[in-house]
Amino acid sequence: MSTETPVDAPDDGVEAQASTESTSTDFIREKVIADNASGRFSQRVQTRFPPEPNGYLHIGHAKAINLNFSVAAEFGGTCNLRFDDTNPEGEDQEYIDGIQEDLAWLGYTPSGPALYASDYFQQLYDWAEELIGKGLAYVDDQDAETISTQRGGFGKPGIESPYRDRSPEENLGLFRGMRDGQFADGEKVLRAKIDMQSENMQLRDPIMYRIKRVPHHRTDDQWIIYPTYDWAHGQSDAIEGVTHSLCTLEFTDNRTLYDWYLSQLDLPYEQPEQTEYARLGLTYTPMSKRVFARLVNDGLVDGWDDPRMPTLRGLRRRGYPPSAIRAFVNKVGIARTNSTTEIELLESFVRTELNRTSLRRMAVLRPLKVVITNWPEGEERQLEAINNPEDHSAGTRTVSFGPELWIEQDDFKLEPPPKYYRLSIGREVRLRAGFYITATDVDTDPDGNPTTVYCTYDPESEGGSTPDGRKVKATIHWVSAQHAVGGTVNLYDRLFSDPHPGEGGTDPLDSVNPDSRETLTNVRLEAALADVAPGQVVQFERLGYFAVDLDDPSVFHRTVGLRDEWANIQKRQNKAQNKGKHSNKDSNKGANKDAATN
RNA sequence: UCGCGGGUAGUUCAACUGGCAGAACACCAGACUUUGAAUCUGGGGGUUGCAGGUUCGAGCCCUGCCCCGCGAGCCA
Repeated sequence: MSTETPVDAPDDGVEAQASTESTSTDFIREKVIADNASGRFSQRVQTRFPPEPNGYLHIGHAKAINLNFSVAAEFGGTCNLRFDDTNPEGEDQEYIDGIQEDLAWLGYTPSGPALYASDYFQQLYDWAEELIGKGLAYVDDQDAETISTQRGGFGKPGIESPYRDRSPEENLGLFRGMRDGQFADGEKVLRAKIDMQSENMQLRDPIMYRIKRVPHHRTDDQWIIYPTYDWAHGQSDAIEGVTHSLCTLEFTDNRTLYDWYLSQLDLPYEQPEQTEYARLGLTYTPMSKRVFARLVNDGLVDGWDDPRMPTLRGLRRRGYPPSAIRAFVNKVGIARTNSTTEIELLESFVRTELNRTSLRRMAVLRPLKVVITNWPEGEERQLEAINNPEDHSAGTRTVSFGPELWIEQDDFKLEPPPKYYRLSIGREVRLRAGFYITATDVDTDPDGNPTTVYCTYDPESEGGSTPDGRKVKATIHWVSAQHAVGGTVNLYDRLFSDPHPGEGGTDPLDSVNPDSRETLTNVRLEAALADVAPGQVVQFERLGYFAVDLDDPSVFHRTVGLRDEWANIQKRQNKAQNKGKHSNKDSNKGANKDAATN
């Protein structure tokens, strides 16, 4: 954690992006510019990030956070964190704390202390009485099912409640009774009196208050009636002085109601304006707190901070730099089009950032023993290795070299396939930061798998080149057997195998990838990897970026692999082979797949 | 069925508001290389959902259609 903390101050982050990233704008910023030009809101810009504290933040929230904070920063405005805590069921102080931690980690600082919709409960209540007094709200005695039925359907009119025309006096008495505990949970609700014939369902006498004898994490048992989202949100915005209330597309129909409530009240404030944009969609990634909660509760992952989770905490543990997440959501942009971004774009931002900043280290994940047969008896060498070729200020380190080494099993082949140019008998490769070695012999186990490779080294090749200037095709990583340290390395694959989990009404959990984590315990790490800070991300050369676990520094999580051309070559070779061998089978399979998806 | 929103390379977005349809990521090829990484260069890719109309000129304006998403919680 220590190394991950405030790399950059939030304002720097926002401003740096605003100036270095594309200068193109979006419809929301254009709207703000237009508002400022017309003098609306007196040139004031105030946004807010309003999560409900009933779960942890995920990458989708990062888009909302970036939007709200960036817009405020770009126009000299403010942006607060407001907890939309109007429904105590599922809400918890744990999430309030967690959300604030995650927000800070991402690199944003609210303009003031955290705000809470629950702080406005009294004001909201008073305003409700005001609406009742104006004959614009009434207490309904019917149950949820009846009210739902009477609401009608798309293209069908609704039916007015028989309690709709109670007098303001009666309504006031009943509403106070609701507040004072005279009725059971669900026995009565307060409804706005709008239009049961509206083709916008939100306007068919929406619920403003429901009775819930559930203790609230902040107000405890002070209230047993709680305002609904629609009744609370716009008024909370107005109380705080929000000008631009940004939310996602599914609230589009609610905007009319948002405006209606605000226009009925005698507010001493400017009326805020709601604008909707598309939420973030990511391939292979459901974006739903409900789904994440099931993953956690069903034990499919270790918790909300499991490195496979798209939660901010998960990504942090996984080693995703907050700056990469910010750059990503910034690049995705803001539009009203429902869209799903390829997760590769996110990973590309992670690689770009980590390539620049992470120290290089050598780690052998699937070890194969190498014996240098012509190494001078009893000698040991300290070699100098560059810490980061992208950043020379990162300096160098020494790595120990001796007669017995570990290399990656993948880096030696008994029978090298076409285009493979790593080690095999008779071939010479370079050891990274070390010597050239040539394989001369190999031991195998009864199954024919190599167990020890015997090599000779060229004493003149130290530093990576020889006086005769001969070239080697491959450079491989290695670790001295005498000096290697152990550890645990977690390799991760996508948590979901379907690019669009849950598509077509299926259960997203049906496509959970059972092999999303592979834990390797028989790894050999260079000695420097015993000295790392929790949360630090290093590059294991030729393999990928790996984050030191936040709690156990001997555990590494693969953040993301390096681009791997050899893997692509192999994939293409396999494909070509299969095509040649089973062309009929394959084309049938393809046709079926197409039919299934169409 | 009704209302609202949306449709521009594989993906996400641009296109100075009617003037030669671009970028990033992805993909392919080459160069370079002590990471098959990074970096650099180049390339393939589009009937701007479809059909009409207005205009010298339409991704943008008009008409009709098609497709996708959201909306009938006392969730947010």
